[in-house]
Amino acid sequence: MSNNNAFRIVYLGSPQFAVPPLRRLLQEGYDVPLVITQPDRPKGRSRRPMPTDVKVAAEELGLRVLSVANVNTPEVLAEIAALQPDVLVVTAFGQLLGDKVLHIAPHGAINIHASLLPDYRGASPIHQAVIDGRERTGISIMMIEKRLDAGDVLAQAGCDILPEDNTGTLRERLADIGADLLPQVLLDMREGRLQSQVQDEAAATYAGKITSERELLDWTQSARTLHNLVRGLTPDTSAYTCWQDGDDIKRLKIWRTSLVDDDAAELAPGTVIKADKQGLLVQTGDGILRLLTVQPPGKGQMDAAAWWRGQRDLQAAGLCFQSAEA
RNA sequence: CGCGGAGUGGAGCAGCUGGCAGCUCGUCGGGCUCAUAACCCGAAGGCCGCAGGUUCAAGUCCUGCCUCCGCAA
Repeated sequence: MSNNNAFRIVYLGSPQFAVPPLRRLLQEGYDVPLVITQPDRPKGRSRRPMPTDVKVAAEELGLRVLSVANVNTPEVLAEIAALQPDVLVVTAFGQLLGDKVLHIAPHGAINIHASLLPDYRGASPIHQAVIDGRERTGISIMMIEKRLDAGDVLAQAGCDILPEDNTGTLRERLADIGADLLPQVLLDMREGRLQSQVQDEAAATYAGKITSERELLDWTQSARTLHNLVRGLTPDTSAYTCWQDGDDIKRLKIWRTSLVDDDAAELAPGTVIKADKQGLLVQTGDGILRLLTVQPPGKGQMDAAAWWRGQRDLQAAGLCFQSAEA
């Protein structure tokens, strides 16, 4: 590694996903005079403002951190420009960069994106890949341009999505892959032999933000579809279902499920067929879904079978989860 | 001080108007079985989150504290 410390990088990122690449930059000896992240936001039950993961990590590493609500303001632009960075590295930052920011450094700005572009441009590529039941995804590093995630691709690395993966486990691996991919791109950039590839616009797909209404399980869908949705939402939020209990509606979060071979039953979708050692069997529109880990309001996560044990009134009366909010 | 729920044997729960601490599982021992996650018999295991208060008597009522969690963002 020659004079990496002569190459100056301003790093922009916010959540945990952006931490491994930042650490890698420092390990490689790059000069990171400034880290920019989202402002502390009210978080958790106390509603106390909490710093982003990147802010915590950067401060630990002794880096200068700037928390801003908008990078495109003249003040922040001036701040960045004064450092004369060679390039901006952006990872899950959470703000769109305007033209001025994009051209502030001679090498522009590059982004680590968690999909094999042009697949899954947008806000939630990891979630969407799992929800769609994909078996493979990856990391792309590309130039940032005005259009979202549409810049020329500089490097890619694939990654299998395992059956037991959820968004959390997959994201951890992808973050490391992103960190591994970054040094070579920067090296090529410095030595002027960067290869870039234009994205195939016709093949582009998009992964929008996950909205809370998508978290409600629709039992008329197939067991496989529901299973993938549960995996895709965990652990950031979780899928949930409801049932009518007298006058009020009870909620139940669903954290972990598995597919069942047997699909003989022909009950109404959402019906709890029975409980076994491993969990609760629920009829879906196509096939049976086994609930493994659930969480009632005010309680912690627990085995579905354990939860069911405590619901003696429901056991007696039978239970059918609702597919829609009443 | 955003709203709200909860802390009871290893797990999940019940315990209403205060009066011997229960249920479904699990665990251990024994039995039945070719066999079993099935069935039968038996056993162990609880300072009922912590500290005060009211009472002849508190898991249960009152006060304070600690811890965990749901909603919301």
